Amino acid sequence: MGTRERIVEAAYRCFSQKGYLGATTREIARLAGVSEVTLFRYFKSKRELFEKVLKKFSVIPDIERISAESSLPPEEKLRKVAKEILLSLKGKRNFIRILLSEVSLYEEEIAEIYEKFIERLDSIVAQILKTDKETARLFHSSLFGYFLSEEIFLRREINEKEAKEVINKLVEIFTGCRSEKNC
Amino acid sequence: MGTRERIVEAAYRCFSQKGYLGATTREIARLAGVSEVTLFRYFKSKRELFEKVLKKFSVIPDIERISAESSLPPEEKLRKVAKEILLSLKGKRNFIRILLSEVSLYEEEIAEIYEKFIERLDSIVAQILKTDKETARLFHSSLFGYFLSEEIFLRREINEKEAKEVINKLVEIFTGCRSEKNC
DNA sequence: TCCTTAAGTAAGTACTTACTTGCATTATTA
DNA sequence: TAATAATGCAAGTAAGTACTTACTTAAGGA
Repeated sequence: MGTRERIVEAAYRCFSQKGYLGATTREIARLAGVSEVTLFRYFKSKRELFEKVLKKFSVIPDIERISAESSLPPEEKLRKVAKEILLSLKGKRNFIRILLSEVSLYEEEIAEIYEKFIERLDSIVAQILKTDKETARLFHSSLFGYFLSEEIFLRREINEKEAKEVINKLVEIFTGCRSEKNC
Repeated sequence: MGTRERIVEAAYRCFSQKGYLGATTREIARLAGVSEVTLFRYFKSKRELFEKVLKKFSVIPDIERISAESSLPPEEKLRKVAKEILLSLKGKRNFIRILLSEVSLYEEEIAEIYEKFIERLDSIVAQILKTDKETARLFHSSLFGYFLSEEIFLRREINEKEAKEVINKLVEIFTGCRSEKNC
C-alpha cells in the first residue's frame, strides 16, 4: 500500500473515532507510520485530506443488481435488498460516524452524499414494492433508524440472526406477507 | 432568566451548531451576553457546562399519558403517540445534533440517554400494538430514521401535512389497518 | 558514480483555546 | 449609608494545533 493510501486510511480511522476537529494531523501521521511533514507533502491541508476520505468511503451499495434478478418473487427481492443495505451500513459504520459527527460542519457535502444514496434506494424499493415512493422511503428509513439505534447509539453490534429477523419482520410488515413463502 | 440559565441556553445553541469542540467558551459567553470570566465562575470547565446542557435538554416526551387514555382504539392511540414522538424529536432537533456530533466523544453518556428513551417507547408501543418488543422497536426506529433522514441529513423540515401522512402510513403498515377508521 | 526522488528530523511560526488572576465597577441588601 | 455579592475588563498563561522551512539521509536508476 502506497504512502498516500496509508495516510487516507489512517485519517479515516482517526476521523471516525474523534471527529474532524478531534483528530490531529500529528496523530494521523503517526497512525500512518509517516512523519507529519510527509502528510502535508501529500495533502495541502487537513480539510483536503478530509475530503479525500469522504470521497473514498462514500460508495453506494450495489442493489441494482439484485433488483434486476427478475426471477425472484418481490418479497425475496426485498429481503435481499434489505440485507445488502444493512450489510453495507454495518461495513461503513465508522464512515457513518464521521458523517454524523460532522453533520453541522459540512452540511452541503453530507446532504449531497446522503441524497444520492436514498434517491437510488427509493426508486428501487418502490419498484419492488410496487408502491409510492413515500412508502419506499419509510421502508429504508426503518432500516436506517434501526441500524443507527443499535450500532451507533447503543453501540451494540447487530448479529446475523437479529438482522435476519428484523428484515423478515420488516418485509412482512411492509408487504403484508409472511416469512419465506410467496403470497 | 438568571445568568446561569442564560449561559446554559447559549451553550445549547452553540454546541448544537458547532459541536463540542467547535464551540468556544468565548462565543458561548458572548451569546449569553456575559463575559467569559463569568462563564467560568459558574462552570468550572467547558465539559461541566456541556454536561449541564445534556442534562437539561434530555427530557423524554410524555407518552404515558396518551397510552393511558384507554377510551381510544389502538390505532388512534398509536397515531397520537407517533405524533408526540415526532413533535418531540422536531422540538429537540438541535439537541439531537449535539448528540450526533459527540457520539464518538461521549459514548456512555449518550448511550445512557438514548437507552432510557427507547426503553419507555418500546414497552408503550408494544402494549398498544399488542406485539413483541422487536416490532415495537421497528415502529419507532422507523419514525426515528425518517426524522433523521429528513431533518438532520437532508435539512428539510417535515411539515404538518407530511407528518400526518407518514404517521398514517406507518400506523397502517404496522397495524394492517386503513386510515382513520377502527378495524 | 552522480542524480533524482521520497522520506525524515528539528525547529519554529502564527494562531487559537480553555482557563486564571487582580482589580475596578455596579447593583443589592441590611 | 455601608457592606456584600455579582459582574466586567485587561492581561496573561500554558498548552495545543495546523502548517512551514531548511537541512539531512537513504535508495534506485542511468
